[in-house]
Amino acid sequence: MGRQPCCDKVGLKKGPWTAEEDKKLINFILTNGQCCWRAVPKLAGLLRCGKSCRLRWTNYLRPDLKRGLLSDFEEQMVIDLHAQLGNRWSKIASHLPGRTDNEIKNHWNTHIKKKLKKMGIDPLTHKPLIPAATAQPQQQQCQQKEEERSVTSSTDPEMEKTKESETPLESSIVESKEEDKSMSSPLENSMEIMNGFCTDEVPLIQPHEILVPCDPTSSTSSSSSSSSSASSMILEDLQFLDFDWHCDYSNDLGFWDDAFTSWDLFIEDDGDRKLTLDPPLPHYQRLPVDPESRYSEQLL
DNA sequence: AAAAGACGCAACCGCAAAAAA
DNA sequence: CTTTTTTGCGGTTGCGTCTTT
Repeated sequence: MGRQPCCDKVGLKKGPWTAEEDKKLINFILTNGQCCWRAVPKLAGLLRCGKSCRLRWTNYLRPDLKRGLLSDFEEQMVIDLHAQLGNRWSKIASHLPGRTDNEIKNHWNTHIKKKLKKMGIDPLTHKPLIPAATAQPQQQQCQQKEEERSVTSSTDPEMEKTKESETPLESSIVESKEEDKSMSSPLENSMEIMNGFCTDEVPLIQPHEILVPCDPTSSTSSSSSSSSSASSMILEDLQFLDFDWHCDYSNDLGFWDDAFTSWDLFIEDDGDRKLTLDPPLPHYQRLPVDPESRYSEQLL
């Protein structure tokens, strides 16, 4: 017996979200918090399945999201974490405040992969690419398959498993399940990657030892570039002033505890418990957050 | 200036794990 | 313990935008 669909798909809307839908979803969650996603569309008056609502919220509407390109620091962290965790995008994302697994996955596939290849690093193993002339036939095949895969985007799950188990990352991936407390510094690792060493050869250092200069403007500088997307345009119209602010929100909305620390970066409380946004939500531009400190916090 | 191709990103799909009954 | 439901994840797709020819 097969699994039942997450919802009755008949009559449900698909595709890009409209401003109206976004509004309804935000309004609902701000009022009621994140409850059973299956029930959300019904209660919020949306013709979407719960899954779609959850995705929309977590990947786009969540207030604590950073928008815009990943900063160099974040990118380096992604590379590092990927070396340790593999394609565990959600795990990787959990170390990057305000970033979603989807965003990181996209960034990996569109930017970082190419970048690493250009640098002569295999994005899969994080080891130097073997020059074609000296490579063993089998290795050549592997490499070729990987290239084909990146072009066609088709994946054989079995092959993927086999391939993954061949990588030197396996041990570190297993270890990562124990949790990331013992994880070595991303910066340290990235330096090693640059030098052509695998990350599991890297000596561990403590999170508090991380000292990286970061440019606070870099993470937000290009956020306007995404404004051309339909979704961003949609959000231009959002009137957050419509949302009445409940005085006891902190008790009602459990999720709010986490989110609020970020919301307060771009939401002003003008005393009337109304939300004001500066700048308005569309591009989610936030005051710069020091990624370094938050990263360290998370590791601790 | 127009067409073709490449690129980037939001959203979808299916599977698996976790939780609930 | 088994079955059902819900949630989360990773891979993939579709389409709008940008770049190149």
